[in-house]
Amino acid sequence: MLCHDCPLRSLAFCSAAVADLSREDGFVRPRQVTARPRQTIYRKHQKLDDVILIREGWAVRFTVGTNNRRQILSILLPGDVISTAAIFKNTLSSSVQTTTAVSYCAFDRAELLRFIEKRPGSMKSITSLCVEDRERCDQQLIALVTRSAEERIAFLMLDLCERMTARGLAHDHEIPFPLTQQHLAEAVGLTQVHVNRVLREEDLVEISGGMMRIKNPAVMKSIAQPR
Amino acid sequence: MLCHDCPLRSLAFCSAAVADLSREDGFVRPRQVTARPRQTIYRKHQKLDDVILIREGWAVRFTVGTNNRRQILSILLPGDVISTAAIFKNTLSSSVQTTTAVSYCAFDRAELLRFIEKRPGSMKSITSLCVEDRERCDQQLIALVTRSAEERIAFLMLDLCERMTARGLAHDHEIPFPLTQQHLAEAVGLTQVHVNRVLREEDLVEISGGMMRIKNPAVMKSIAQPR
DNA sequence: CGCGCGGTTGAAGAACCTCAATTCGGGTGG
DNA sequence: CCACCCGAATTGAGGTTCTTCAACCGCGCG
Repeated sequence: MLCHDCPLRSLAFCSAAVADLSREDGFVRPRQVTARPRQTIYRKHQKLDDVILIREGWAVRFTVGTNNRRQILSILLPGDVISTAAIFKNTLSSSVQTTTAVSYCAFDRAELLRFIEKRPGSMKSITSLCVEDRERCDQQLIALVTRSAEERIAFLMLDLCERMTARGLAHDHEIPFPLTQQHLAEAVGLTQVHVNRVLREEDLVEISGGMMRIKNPAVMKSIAQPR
Repeated sequence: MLCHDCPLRSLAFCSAAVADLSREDGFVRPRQVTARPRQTIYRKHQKLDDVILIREGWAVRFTVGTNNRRQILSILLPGDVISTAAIFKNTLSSSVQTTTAVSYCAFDRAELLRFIEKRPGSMKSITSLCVEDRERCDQQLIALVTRSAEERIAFLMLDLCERMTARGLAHDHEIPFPLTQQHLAEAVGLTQVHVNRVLREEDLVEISGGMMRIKNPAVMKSIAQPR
């Protein structure tokens, strides 16, 4: 698939990297790669000369500490760059593992940066992307550090739902959902057992057949309350 | 005080913003401001046309959630930009309060960005600064979400000590220390009471007379273990 | 059919919180 | 110089939240 056919081309990163395709003044053509489910596609400290964008499928960015505990830092959906820091830096500080089968685009970083530097508008898009990502990280820290199990889980579910919806991949608070309870636990910093109990006791969400549905969006928002 | 006298001028942000002062091709001259101790100098959502750099004293960047709980997102030391996101964006997503008396520099953002865009080297310095900040945020999240009270506190203390030392403001694992146990608690996501108990029971650190000393740096590092 | 992964449930314990009372230290007014 | 005062630190008791360990269930797949 080429960029001008790609459903993601209006998203922040692509629109910056690809510029105006109707003109011929060049754009950064990515390599296209696919990966199987549950495959570790990049490892912490790995050198990486490309900027990676998820095109289809889900993946997680994570680290595993000396206590052998894994923390999922972000859940990567179609349209996400696996690490905004990696746009400017050639080594990863976290690992990436696919959840489902994934296809992704690899943009040559040097070429991309050259392309962007010439275009103030593109640079602005990219810095905005980085700023949003930075602020999301603060929000996530606040949610995971100051809030209860129920609130953390609500925060995560709502975030996933909103991001999928924004990309046109879901409607009516129902999204495809390939994550296990273990994934959820590692994302919100709890044990799988406790995640299970909370999901069961508070009846906020229905997970079945590879789909997740938020039962009462209004209640959900009031529990997750971002601000 | 002018930039060419400033002890901070070799730090990442200043060296990028101020460029080579021996030449006369201009640099961004900051306004100089001072604030009293325990003063809230910026509030969340406030519009802000300057990029702020702490020159002297300590401050904290924080938010207070709907549960009325305050989370300190970063402890700002001399040489720190209060928010790297605010280099590119004109509204703050967190508040800033001084701890001690503080003097800081305010660089006009528009002027700064114009200056930087002309200089690839400066832009590189600034993006590096943002990348480091982004990765620090991930590290902080991991520390606060996956680790015990003792480990979180060790992580914070060691981080402060290393940052102060890197700026030439401390030696021998002993630093000026204006924070209360309440500050520590809000930074690591615990209660003041629990921070007190941990400080007392594990005897890692000596705090007295406005100074903090790490008793056994090797042990401290093994507890805080960054990776 | 059996195997294995993911989900479910129970019981006991560890880590941390809440509330509340007391002490400490350093600054201030008499 | 001393008595007082106030914010910060300290300590205790009891409760809540989450973890740990362990067993079991259910379902899809070879």
